Amino acid sequence: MSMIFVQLPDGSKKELSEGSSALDLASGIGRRLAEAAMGARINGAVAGLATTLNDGDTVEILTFDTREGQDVFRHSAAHLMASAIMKVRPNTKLAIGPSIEDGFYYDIDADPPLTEEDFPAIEAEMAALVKADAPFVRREVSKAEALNHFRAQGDIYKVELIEGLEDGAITYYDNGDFTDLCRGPHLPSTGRIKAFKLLSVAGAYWRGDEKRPMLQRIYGTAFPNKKQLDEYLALRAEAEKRDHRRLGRQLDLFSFHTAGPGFPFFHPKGMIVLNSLLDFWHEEHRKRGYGQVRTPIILDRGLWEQSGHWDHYKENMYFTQIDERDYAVKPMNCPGGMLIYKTAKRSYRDLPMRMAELGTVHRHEKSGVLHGLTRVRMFTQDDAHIFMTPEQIQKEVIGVIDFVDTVYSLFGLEYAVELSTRPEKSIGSDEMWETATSSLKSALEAKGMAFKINEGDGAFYGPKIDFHVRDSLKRSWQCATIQLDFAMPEKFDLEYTGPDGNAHRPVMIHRVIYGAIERFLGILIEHFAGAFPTWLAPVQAVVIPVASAFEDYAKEVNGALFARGFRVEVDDSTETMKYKIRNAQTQQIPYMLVVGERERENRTVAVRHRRHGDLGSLSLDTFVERLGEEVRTRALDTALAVPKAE
RNA sequence: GCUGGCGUAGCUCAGUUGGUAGAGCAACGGAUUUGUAAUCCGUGGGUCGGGGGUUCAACUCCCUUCGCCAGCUCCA
Repeated sequence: MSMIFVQLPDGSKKELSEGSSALDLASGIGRRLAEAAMGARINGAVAGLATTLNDGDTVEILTFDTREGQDVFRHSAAHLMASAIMKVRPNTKLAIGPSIEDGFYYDIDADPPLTEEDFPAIEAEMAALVKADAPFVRREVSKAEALNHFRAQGDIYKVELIEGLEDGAITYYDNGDFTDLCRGPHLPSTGRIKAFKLLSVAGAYWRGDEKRPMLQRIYGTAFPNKKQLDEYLALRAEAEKRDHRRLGRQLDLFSFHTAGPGFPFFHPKGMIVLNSLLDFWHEEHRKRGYGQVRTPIILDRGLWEQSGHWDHYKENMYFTQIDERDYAVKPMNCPGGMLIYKTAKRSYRDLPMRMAELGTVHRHEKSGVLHGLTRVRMFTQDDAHIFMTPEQIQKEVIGVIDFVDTVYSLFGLEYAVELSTRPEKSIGSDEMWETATSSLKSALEAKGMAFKINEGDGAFYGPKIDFHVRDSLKRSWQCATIQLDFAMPEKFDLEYTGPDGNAHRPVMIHRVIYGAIERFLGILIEHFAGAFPTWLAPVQAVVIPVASAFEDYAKEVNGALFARGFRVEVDDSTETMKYKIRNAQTQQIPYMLVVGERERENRTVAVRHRRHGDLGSLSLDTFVERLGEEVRTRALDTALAVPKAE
């Protein structure tokens, strides 16, 4: 008597009747069962089965609603694509083809290289394979057999992969006449991949190693039905529209010029946003007991040798020579902070000593990595160095974590946390690293914060906690970082006098909250799709007279708002009111104040909000008061009453 | 830096097999004086990223260089 269980997505198990082959389960029973158990139709595929099952096995039914289910689905789609590529280009060598968030890719070595022009042919072949509905069949092979097979095909990549595998643990998945080395699991058959699209092709190093050959990576995505695929594609198109590089031009915030690749130029409107961010930053630092310092951009070579940057960071630094003396342009602010610390004899009573610095740094990034404001060669870090006793570490780290959370919450930004440990190129002893790493870890645990460990990704002088925020195209960017450093105080021989009257070595934290203000601005532009909260908006309100006869009153309204410190403009161009409104909308100006006969009579303004539309008339005084409230509280939405949508 | 792609007016883009460039928006001028997302008419604007080559002739082909885009490697 066979006993096979199906584990449903809700965690419960259901026994299946005898005689169901795994394939049957997968292709038919699985979905039906799952639907019955959940009391609803599953909008998607059932995935993830092995082809041979033993008594007592549990079969997990994955739906497309789960990440695991999507992985199986997309991974099967990757096989489907590889199969189609082999039909279109029989002499292609295959490397690996995993699923990724929202899709999949396959790394291939095609000669001549595939281009997007080949996509239609490949997609047509894929469609034919979907129609054929060939099952994915798992089978185990010996290492020798696998090696022979792929050597015969001349696929050096698969051969290398197999060489790294243990004999006895090698499985193939057959699908029609296509066979691929794979751990699985897969969909029962190709017929389920109803909707797919190849998206792009780009280069990728074999095994992620820049010293190895570059392969072609074909990106694609797949969904259980066309509707979901179309929705996804529409979302992508929408995301592209909020690309900060595009909005930066449209909103006249910043520009780039060939005269300085990677060096951003901020326009007046961009500076308003930036300065508003910094006003907030200053307030918060004052509250949290930080002092502020400023240190030079270029400093003597000897200092960089002492700090270790000369040995560990030289390839990213700019240099200059003045009066036959070597200088480096600072890529980080810490050495300057060290020198300030050393200007006096410090006591334990002075600690923790928190010194913030809006430090402009230059880093010679490789040309291919530049990306709008999010990856530049000159940027300003909202840096701070906290000097403290070892006993103060936890409290200070927690303080910074809270700080980051407060700031990000204000913008409604979600973030992911990572703990990065000791890299290969590093300074300091094993114990230092051990203590520093566990201090950061325990602070995160004390905060009950979920985090991922990123082995070997720390700074050369210490481990760090990184906060990652995503851009509109789901690319993740590191913003805030908290780095614990025992090494730099050692190198600079920092000391403080303890209660015992003896000299002790302080520990330091390097931290940024926004990260780089340029990058943070880039992310905010995308996060808000250009519609900054009023406190950040370059223009907070525009007064629009319905006709030139009302320009006087419009100017009066403008003057009243200006006097209260608001950023306001009058649109007195000879265009129509509709045109001016449209203009203000495209510029994402929060408030449009329409004034005509009625408003002039009653000393009111007709308020239109960029998102909520017409909010009706308000007395000028009331509007000023509410706007003030909205700006003062740095609110995300309007402080005015918004009629409820039906 | 690597692989691939792309550089045409301020912006978004057309430009057929090589025969010295067009549109919409923007700008400017004029008319219009308008009640919640584009009023109408007109004008100016480009050594087609730079340099070199092939050709009677190059925006179109080739080389080179710079920049941009996607991804990889690297990073705030």
